[in-house]
Amino acid sequence: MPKRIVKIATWNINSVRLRIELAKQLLTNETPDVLCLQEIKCVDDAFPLKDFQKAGYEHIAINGQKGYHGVAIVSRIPFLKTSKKEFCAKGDARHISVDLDIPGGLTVHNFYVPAGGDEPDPVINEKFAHKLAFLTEMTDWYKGHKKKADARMVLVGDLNIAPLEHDVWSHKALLKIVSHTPLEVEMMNKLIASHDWIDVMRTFVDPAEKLYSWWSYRAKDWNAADKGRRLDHVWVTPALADAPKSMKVLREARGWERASDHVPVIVALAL
DNA sequence: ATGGTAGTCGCACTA
Repeated sequence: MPKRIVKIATWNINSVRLRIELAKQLLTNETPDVLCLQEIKCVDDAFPLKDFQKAGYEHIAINGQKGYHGVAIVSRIPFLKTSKKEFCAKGDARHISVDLDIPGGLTVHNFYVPAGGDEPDPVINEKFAHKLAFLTEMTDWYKGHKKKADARMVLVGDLNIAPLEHDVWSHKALLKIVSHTPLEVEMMNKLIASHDWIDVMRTFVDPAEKLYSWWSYRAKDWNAADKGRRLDHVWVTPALADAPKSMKVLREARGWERASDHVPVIVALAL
């Protein structure tokens, strides 16, 4: 059977209402089939549905929240099923998933993992404790998923952890900075092991090369300083090990007018 | 350099 290319993009948009024109531009330029958004920062009813529908993305799943967080999946491919899971019983909107209506099926999980505050100590920093608890719950959840060898799943999103030495501008300088602490990295590795996830971005870019998807708003010149981190991820299950055909980190998007601090990551899968 | 900037429920919180 001939394979079909399904292009999936993930982007922490940092307010979908403020950056709807940038999102439309992204869809026009990159033509993903599926766009996973994080930090939409609005309730479901305030999501700019019509803009996406007019752009040809008629299938939309939203897990919104007033003011903070919120995730959504907009797609040209219909959904067989959509679901969302609440983590840590906090009422936060940080996960949504869809089953795409394609031969063989594909489940797409879209996550926005808590950032974790500044202090990397769960005893004195409740936000860091929340982040760790969230990761534990994610890991336990995927352990609970039956490990079927033919399970076709993609996990994308802003996971707020840069696990590898060259996922940050300075490994040494960031060892005690939340997003790159050994504890978080260890927990992310356990999460990866929970379902034998494959880090798609790093199958295309050698781990010895720098690779970032986020640059702080606080830098004077983000491009010149280039103090980035790879906080955004695309993972696939082993059944899809041979599916990824290309991967692109849209660094130029960080230079757009009124840019998000994250840039889109786009992967093409042959399914 | 413990600041800096950005977005939202803006006079405070999240990132």
